[in-house]
Amino acid sequence: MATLPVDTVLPQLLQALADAPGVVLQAPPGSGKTSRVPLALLNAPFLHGKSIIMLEPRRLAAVNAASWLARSVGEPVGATVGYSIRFQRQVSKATRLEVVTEGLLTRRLQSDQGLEGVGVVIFDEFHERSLQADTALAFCLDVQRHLRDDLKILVMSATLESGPVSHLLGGVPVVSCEGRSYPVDVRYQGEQDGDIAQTAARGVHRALRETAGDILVFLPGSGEIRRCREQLRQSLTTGAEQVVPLYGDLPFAEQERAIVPTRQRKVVLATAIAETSLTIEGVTVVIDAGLSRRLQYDPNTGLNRLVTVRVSAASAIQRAGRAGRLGPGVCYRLWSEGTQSSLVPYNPPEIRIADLAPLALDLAAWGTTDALSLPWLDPPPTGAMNEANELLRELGALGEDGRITPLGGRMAGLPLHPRLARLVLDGERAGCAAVACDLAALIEERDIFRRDRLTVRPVSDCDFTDRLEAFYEWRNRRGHGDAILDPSACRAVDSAASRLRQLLRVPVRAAMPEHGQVALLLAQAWPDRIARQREPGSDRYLLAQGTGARLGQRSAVRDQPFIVAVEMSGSQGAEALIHGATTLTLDALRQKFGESIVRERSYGFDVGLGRVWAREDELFNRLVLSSRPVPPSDEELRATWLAEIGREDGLVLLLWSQFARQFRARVALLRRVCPEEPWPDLGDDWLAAYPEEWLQPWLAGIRTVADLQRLDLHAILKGLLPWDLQRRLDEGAPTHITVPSGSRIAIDYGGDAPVLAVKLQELFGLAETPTVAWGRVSLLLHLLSPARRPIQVTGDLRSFWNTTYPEVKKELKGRYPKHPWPDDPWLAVPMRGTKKREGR
DNA sequence: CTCTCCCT
Repeated sequence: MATLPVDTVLPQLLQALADAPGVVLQAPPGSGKTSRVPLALLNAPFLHGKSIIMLEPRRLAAVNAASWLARSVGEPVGATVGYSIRFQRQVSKATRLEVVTEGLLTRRLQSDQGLEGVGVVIFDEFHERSLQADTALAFCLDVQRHLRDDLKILVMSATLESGPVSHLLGGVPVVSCEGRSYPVDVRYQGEQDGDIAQTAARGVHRALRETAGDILVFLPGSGEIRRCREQLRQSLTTGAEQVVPLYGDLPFAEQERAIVPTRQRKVVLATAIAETSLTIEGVTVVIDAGLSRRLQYDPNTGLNRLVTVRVSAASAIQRAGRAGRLGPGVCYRLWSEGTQSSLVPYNPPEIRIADLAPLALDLAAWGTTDALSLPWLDPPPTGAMNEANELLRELGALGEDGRITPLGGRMAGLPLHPRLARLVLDGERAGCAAVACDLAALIEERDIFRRDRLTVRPVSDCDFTDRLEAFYEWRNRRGHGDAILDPSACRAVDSAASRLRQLLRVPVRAAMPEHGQVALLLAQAWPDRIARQREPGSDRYLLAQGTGARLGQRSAVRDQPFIVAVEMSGSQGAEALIHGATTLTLDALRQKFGESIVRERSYGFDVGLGRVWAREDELFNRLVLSSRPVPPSDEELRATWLAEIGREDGLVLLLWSQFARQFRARVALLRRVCPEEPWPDLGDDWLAAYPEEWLQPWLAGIRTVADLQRLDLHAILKGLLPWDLQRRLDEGAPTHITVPSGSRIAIDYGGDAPVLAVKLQELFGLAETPTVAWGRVSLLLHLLSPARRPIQVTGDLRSFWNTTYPEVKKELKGRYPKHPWPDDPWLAVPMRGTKKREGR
């Protein structure tokens, strides 16, 4: 066997692993680590005959590695070397080296915490930092610390800062070796404006001129690939080159076309799928647009968002390396050297940007309530973790104490996202397990409808019954697909569904279910996405979790009051978009979610109508299912009015009679001039600030402003004064005073000083200014003519008689001859009317 | 105006 770079470090690696609980092996692509290291370990003495598990990030890689390794020891797969991927296992009693995909190890650990009989766990391609690999590593380290101090952990990675991993494993040794690849000449194209697809097409022309060999172009997504292809179709007119697209959503047969060698010179327009997952024969030139697209979970909305970002330096290196597999290559980078130095070094680990519901369920099944108690290279972010745990509680997987429930335990046992696990178990309980399996597979696998072909879908009440129907049709005719179906996607769904049925021991295949059945299954798996239409006819919805969303144009659901928004995407700044939904009846919602539906009363003041309203709402989380007006209770009336009165200018709601105003002014006067007495504060500020102290008892049954204005405020305020103060009030601030003429005249307490407005003739014989408050306050006299015209304002009657009266008399005598104008008002008889009338 | 790539 030819020597590979990793061979030179194998002895060192074996020794290090014998001495330490783990090792980090740093080896770039082409070093041979995946093919050599596991074989070298098989006979390591420290293993004592125990077996080896090697993790691979992809199924294809796992199967390929297992068959290569089996061939190396001259055996068929499933003898000494075997593999396990989801729903597929090739092992026997003789198997000592099992290659597994990453998620499977976590699954196995859940049922066999001690990893019985396993001596080493190898993490291959750990630099990809998938959520499953990080989880598996955390669990393995937990096992090593508490159960199996003899378990060895070997982390292998191409590009990775080795320090932090080594530290996480307990300060273990790092072994490095060379890779083997040909030199790649990197040429920077410089910054370009405009459409990246167009820039890439120009790059293709340059590469065609400057190089030979097949060209691999990295673009962020299928849209850019389509546009770039269109550009090239117009500009490459000789037909000497073949341009082929390559991305994950293409049907398998079309992907093949991109991978197999051709006679013409080939230009492959690919997404990141060609970075690690697929290798294209014959490529010596790479054009890297420097962008990639990825899903990013937003814990604020609970939605994933597809974002386009600059590649990391590590990705750029990986992409360039694709040109150096056969011989020296060339890589054109469609950016500048300045930009290059500002690239982030690595892609963010998935655990930092992903939906963590699956992780949260794994942790709960592991018995961990605090994720941070496990060893992580990057701990799961708190926001996403809280969202995940909240969802698991809604799904019934976690109890209020945060611990896993029996239902959660069953969910964790299924190889599905927690929502789909719940869906399948609900289906089982409802007697439609087979439908549930089909539905789960349809949702989980790639869309069976060909995206590029589909323009209009039939209008129905559920996007998923459309899909189920199309899928069942395909299955019945053992179909080859058609204009709108992707057969490879259909096969993937069929296979996943049948494996799920096996797991649940459901023998029969399903027939087309009732719509209501599908809707209920979906509602229970997406309870947070149950949504209510904002208004009839609208495309806008409010979700039970409290956020808003709009129906996408391609959804078959239109104008329905209640839906479950199963497939949604967020986008920055804009309202979330619903891509796949189903209608839900209110009855079904009440029936299935009765425990979560609460009745809540609310009430308030309608300013326009001037009345207190109350209603009873039926609430499901943040959704109002129904609402009906009810008569406000006395308690609600009291609370509303007290709040309204307490507002700024709230007192104007009340009708203040003259009498009530005067009463408050009288009390205010005595409060001011007799501070030693307990006169209450009845000023605006106090009344508005403490309505509960004086108005509360009177508010029962008051529903409208009109009711409120019928309250006798004078009586209410008077009631605040104890009996003796009421008497003292009449004494100290009488409402009226009797003047010498015998008239009882009202005193106006509204101004700063109390005012007595009286005809001059009625005061004849009175020298002293009348007072109130037991002589402490003189009345301000507004002296009036017989026609009640103001003559003079004075606070000193005696001085008026002496000085001003003679002039007044002169002036008015002529105008009012029938009235008396004596020379000596001191002694004159006071009069209410004219001389004649008085004499009668 | 959906849609990078994976995985139990």
